[in-house]
This record gives sequence, C-alpha cells and structure tokens, in this order.
Amino acid sequence: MASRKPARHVSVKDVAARAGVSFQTTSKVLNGGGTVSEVTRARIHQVASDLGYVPNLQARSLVMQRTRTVGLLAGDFSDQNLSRLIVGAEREARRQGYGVLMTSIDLEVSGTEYALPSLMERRVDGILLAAPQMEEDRAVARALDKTVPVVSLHHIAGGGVATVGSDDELTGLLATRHLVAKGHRAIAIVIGPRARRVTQDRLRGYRKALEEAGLPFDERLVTDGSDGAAKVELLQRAPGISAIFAENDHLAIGVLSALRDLGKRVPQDCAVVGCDDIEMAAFTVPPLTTIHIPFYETGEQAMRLLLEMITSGSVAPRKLLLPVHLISRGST
Amino acid sequence: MASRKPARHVSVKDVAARAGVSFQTTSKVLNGGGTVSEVTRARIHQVASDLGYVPNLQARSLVMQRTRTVGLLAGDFSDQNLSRLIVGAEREARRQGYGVLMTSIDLEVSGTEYALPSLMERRVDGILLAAPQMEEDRAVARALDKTVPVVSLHHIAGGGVATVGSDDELTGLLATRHLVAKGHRAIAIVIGPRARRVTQDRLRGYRKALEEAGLPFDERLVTDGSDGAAKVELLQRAPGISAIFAENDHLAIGVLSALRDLGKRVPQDCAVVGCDDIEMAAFTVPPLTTIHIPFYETGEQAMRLLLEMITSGSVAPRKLLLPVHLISRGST
DNA sequence: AATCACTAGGCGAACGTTCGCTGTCCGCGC
DNA sequence: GCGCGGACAGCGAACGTTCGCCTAGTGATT
Repeated sequence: MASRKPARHVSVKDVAARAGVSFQTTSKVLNGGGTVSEVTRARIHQVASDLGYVPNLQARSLVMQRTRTVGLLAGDFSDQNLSRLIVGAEREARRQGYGVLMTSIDLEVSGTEYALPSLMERRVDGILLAAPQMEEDRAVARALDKTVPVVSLHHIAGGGVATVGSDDELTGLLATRHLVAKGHRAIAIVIGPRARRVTQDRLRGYRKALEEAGLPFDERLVTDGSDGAAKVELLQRAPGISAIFAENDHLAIGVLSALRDLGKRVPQDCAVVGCDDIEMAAFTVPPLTTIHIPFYETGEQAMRLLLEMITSGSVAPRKLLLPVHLISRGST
Repeated sequence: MASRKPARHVSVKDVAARAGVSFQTTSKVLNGGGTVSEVTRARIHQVASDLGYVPNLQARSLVMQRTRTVGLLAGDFSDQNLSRLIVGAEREARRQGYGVLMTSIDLEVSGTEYALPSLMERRVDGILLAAPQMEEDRAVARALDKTVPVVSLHHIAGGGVATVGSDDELTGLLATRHLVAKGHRAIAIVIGPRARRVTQDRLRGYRKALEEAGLPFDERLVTDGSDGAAKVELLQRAPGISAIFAENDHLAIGVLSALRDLGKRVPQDCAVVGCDDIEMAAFTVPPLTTIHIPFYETGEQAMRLLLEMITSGSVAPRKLLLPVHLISRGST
C-alpha cells in the first residue's frame, strides 16, 4: 500500500541554492561553458551529484528549439525484417545521442490520423518512415509538411523524400541469374502484392536476368503467392518448371511446403530461391538459398542520413541503395 | 540543393495575434476549458487550423510536470518474442495517448550507463523494462531511483518492482504433462542459461510434472542446450529417452535437427516439445508441439499496469502472471 | 438607482533551461 | 593615481505552455 508522492525532480535552481550561487551560473557549469572559477565549479558539481541532479531535456529543448529526439514510424515492429532495420536505426541514433520515439500504425486508416501528429506535437527533430503499407498513401506525403527532415525506407508517393533501401532489382537479378547458372531454363516466379515497389523491382530484376540469358519472359510463369489456387496450379505444371524464384522467404517457405505436399523433391525436381534471408531460412528442409538483404545496415544508414540532414539543416532528397548478395544453401 | 530554413513552428501566440485575443485565451480554447464565447472560440479554431497550429507538448509537459511519454528499455528489439511484447505494449500506450521512447542496451556494460539516464533526462512518466539480460544486474535496481513508476517483464534483482509475465512454471508443467500423457516415461529436458528465472521456473514445472506422474527426477537427463557435446551425448542415449522437452523453441529446433542428423524419426523414435510458439514452430518438419506464450497480451497488460500506476500515483509492486496453453502439433 | 451574479477575456506567474549583457573586483602598466 | 582589461558571477529575457485570479461589461433583481 505504499503510495508515494511523485517526489519532484531536482532542478538547477535547487543545486544553485545549495551551492550558494545563481542558477544561471549553475547552468553554465553543468551544461554550457562560460567562465567559472575552479572552486565554485567543483562545489557545484559536488552538490549536483549529492542531490542527484538530472538535467531536464524538455526545458532545454524549449529554448534550444530542438529535442535531440527523432520519430520512428513503423508498420509492424514484430515483422522480422522491419525489426532488424529498427535495431540498426536505434543503435545509430543512440550512438549520436538521440532519443527515438516509436509509434506504429497498425489499425488506423492512415498514419496521418494519429501517428504523425503525435510525433509533431512532441517536436521530433526528424522522422524515419518504415511502413511499407503506406507506400501509396498520398496523404502521408501531404501530412509531411516540410517542417522536419524525413527519411523513408520505402518509396513515398509524391516523392521529395530521401530514401534508403536495398537494391531490389539487383536482388531479383542475382536470384534469377543463380538459377540460370545452375542450368535452369524454365524459371517461375512467385510474387507478393503487385502494387508494392519491392515486388515490381524484383520482378524487373527477374526479367532482366532472363533477357541476359536469352530466355523468353512468360507471363504465365508469374504467380501471386497469396492466391493459393494459382500457386497449386503453377506447381502442378512443375514438371515443365525446374526452378522457382520466390520474391520473399515467406513465400519461398510456402512454396517449399506445397512442393513437399505434391511429393516433389527440392532441389532435384525443383529448385527454390527466396529473398530476404530471414532467420528461418537457414532451418528449412532443405535450407533455403536466398538473397541476403542488409536490413541492419539499412536502418543504420537511414538514421545516419536523417541525423545528417538534421544537423546540416539541408535536404537534398537523396536516394541510397545498399548492395545485396546471394547466400547459397541446399534448396538449389 | 534546396536548403530550407527550419521554418519555425506556429505557437499559440501566433494564433492569438492573428485572432486578436490574448494568447492565454487561445490556450483555453485550444486545450484547457475556460469560458470563452462561441464566436471567438470558432474564430480561434479557424485561425489555428489556417496557420497549422500544432501544440507543443514539451512546453506543456514543463508546466504540467508530466510528459505523457513512457520509456521502453529493451534488450534486443529484433528478438521475436520481445518484439511481440513491444508491439502489445506500444499499442496500449498509443491507445491511451502516450508516446513511447525506446532504447536498447546491446553493448553497454549495463543499462545503467546510458539508457536509464537518457530516459530520465527526457522525463518519462514511467519505464517498462524488457531486458532479460539485466535480470541479475543489481545496479539496475539501484539506478531505478524511486522517482518514476517501473514495470518489468522479468525479474529484477532486489525486487520492489512490479512485474508482468507468463507463468513459466505452468509452462514446464503443461509441456511435461503432455509428454507423460502420451505415455512417455523417460523424458529429458534441454535448457538455456541456468541462471535465468525462466529456465529455473520451467525446470521446476518439469520436475513437478514428473512428481505428479510418480516418475523420478534424474539430473542426468538435464542438458544445457548451448553445450553441443552434451546435447549429442544426450541424444545418443535417445534409445532410452523417448521424449525431449526443450525449454524454448530455438533449442527445440536444434534438437530436431540433431535428431534428424542421427537418423531418428520424430515423433516415432523421440517426441519433442518446445516453448514459446515462435513463428517458425509451425513450419518445422514435423511441426513443433509447443507451449504458446501470450507475448502480445503480456506487453499490453504490462503497459496497462504501468499507465495505471502513473495515473494513480500509487505503487503496490504487483506481480501478474498470464496463463499459457499447449499447442499440439506433429512433433509429439 | 444601487446591487448582484454572471460571463468573457486579460494578466501575471510559473515550469527549467540557455544566452547575452552587465556589474564588480582585481592586478597591472603607465 | 588613473585607467584598463580580464576573470568571475549575477541578472533579465526568452522558449510555449497552463493556471488561478482579476476586471470590465451586461442584464436582471431589489
């Protein structure tokens, strides 16, 4: 039943009173520079630590007009890829002494309604966008009134926003080239939501690789992975198809299990390559060949760019693409 | 090369000037109550939206002495279990209009060095601890000076902190009971770091279930999963052992693959049950029987408790245990 | 006609900082 | 003996709010 009072925080005035100086002098010692004699300086430090003084960043922000805090707007923190991005981003922010205010946008109609205003009210110095689902939401671009720097990890309708990501076309290219190199000539592709940039880019890489190899592109070999029926139908043609490129590892795992259900052996009857290199990919049977996407580094770079924009005050809406590479495992 | 000015935010004074009233009146209209005529009220709202006024929560916090922001101190955001907790917690915070300041503690000696001070400086109203690795770090308990409410998702050395978690002993109990019910009598257990509470509790549940069934507890059947040699040695005795309880799904997956390497069939030669119900568990071959831990709900409840402590100002260090249940799949 | 009770809105202070300016004292050189 | 510059510290203002108190009007009631 211990009901304790909020126990007010000690302020620079409290320290000042105890040390017998003005609070401004205390402020000079504890934070900014200024010329203060060694003795009072020492005394103030002593008192401050005795009293357990913790500077109030809110007040400081008020006068300095910046919070040293950035907003992170994410789709779903529990998404494995996204969370790796976030870890990278948070770490870089921390390294540079910035706080990260996180908010996700699961249910709302659009991030515009609650998430963005909530960040703006808290006066974040910049915003990192990591919510693929609002890729085509034009309201977002509008809500991003040009008052704070923004870096996005995915395309933003309307443009004008700095972007950091991995090279998705290269991803599709590498995956498909790998299959071509293994001697496959009838290569199907299983894709996610067609509207997404990732999908489009990886598909483009796939086509490019086919072209390189002098293979024809056949629209009938393109299947939407969420369409169960189509997938099964595709797989039943598997005798003709000797390899499948799945646009992400989750789809690849679906393909793997569908193949198993049909009694096909992987990779003998049909090779499979995925994308993203999720944790699980190393543990499927057989282990999945996939394209490794540097999520962690992407988050790190994105945050670095954001902080750079913040401190320099400039906004040349750059677009940064990080390289990817293939990890060859048992499924090919 | 667009180098734009930071474009100062519009304040309540700006709105007031344009509406021809004092800024205090504006404040009354836009936020607090107060008696203001309908016409001026309307005018002020109009001007505010024209100018794109966004309240400054920093300034508000300064006078109100609370930030409506909580700190989230986590070990590793990309850990799947932890990230589900976080999603739940963040969502609940958002529902109640609170912001979440996240910080992780990967490298530092102790969370005490940077993370906690950084949260305190930003004057969070409360702190949610989700970093199992600092379970035994006594510095943490000390650094948590009694100035803000704290809820932890794991045990804190020194106690006195409210805790929300799932019932780990029950977890071990259910898993083992399940194996007993399937007729197994020689049941081994593979555990993680022995110092962790989770490990101890689940181990206790295991012993309790054996006891219930009148089976002897044999220390030789307890193996540290991180010790590869010991694990192999254990498995080689598998003829004697007909079932293995792995204290978490990652260990279980390790066990599964070790069994496969040894040519044992699961569940015919040896049954396996895990804990946590990670995403991957449904996709192993065979799919893993496991105990489902309500991570999402745990995060939600923890945040709810924290916010309740904040608003009520009281701190009865409660301990909340959420129920778990078994999910039966192919591995048993 | 003087009082009353409201209503609408203004005003000053406070929250915890930073920053630039002002004042005081001291020692020094001429 | 006078002025000067430097070292040290204080002071006021500002940042954008909230809050309680005060004042000027306005009808209605005595």
